[in-house]
Amino acid sequence: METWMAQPDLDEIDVATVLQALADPMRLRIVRLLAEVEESTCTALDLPVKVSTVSHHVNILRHSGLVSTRIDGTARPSRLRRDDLERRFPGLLSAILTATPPRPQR
Amino acid sequence: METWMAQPDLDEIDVATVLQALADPMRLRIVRLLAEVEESTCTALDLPVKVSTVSHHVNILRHSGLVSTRIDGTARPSRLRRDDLERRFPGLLSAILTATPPRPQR
DNA sequence: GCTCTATTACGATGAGTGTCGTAATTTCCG
DNA sequence: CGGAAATTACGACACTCATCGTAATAGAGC
Repeated sequence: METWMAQPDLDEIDVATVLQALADPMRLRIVRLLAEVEESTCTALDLPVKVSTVSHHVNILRHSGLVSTRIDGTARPSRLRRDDLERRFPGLLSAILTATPPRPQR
Repeated sequence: METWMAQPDLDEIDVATVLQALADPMRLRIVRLLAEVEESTCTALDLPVKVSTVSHHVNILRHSGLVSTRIDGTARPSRLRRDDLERRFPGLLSAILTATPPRPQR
């Protein structure tokens, strides 16, 4: 049986909180990574910050409602709540994930 | 003839910068207000912070590409760049503006 | 020119938070 | 049982930034 960590229900998710979570560059990077690999743990994500920091960010992402985390032994693999987010804020997450990089000014 | 303040071109707008701009509660509130009134100056927006702070927030919103500001005498009325944003990040702004408030947990 | 108003520029300050290092906890496996 | 690995809890620190008060600037109208 699969056990999951606590997370907000669909209608508890606040768009302001989601935007605050996505505002940090490292967390936006994590979200983009999870969109590719479907599921990953904190250590498996190869990021230029310490694992304790990654864990901190993933916690914020989960509390905001962006990711859900499964309990698998000592591992805590997380995944994007794509369907949930699409139902709660239609078009929001997909717009961010498909966004084109900006043309550098000057 | 209408004069406008400097603002980023469409393809210069960065989604990360936009998300950072929208992450602040007061700025999100300003964006929601501008979505209703179509155009407003800093003083006309009735907000619980000093006008100098509102001006600061509107500057950030303009530099991020969210609003454009017209020069009209001493006044600087700003408006949401709805069409531009819709073309740059389809669905993003509308998803935020139409978002339902969260059901309070507990 | 003078005054009033709108806006911004500037410096200061206090709160928030991203990051780290370390320790503690938990689970897996030999 | 004992060690290794994954995660998190905790405290500390530096830096960002939202907010304010004040002053400076600029235009409108008398």
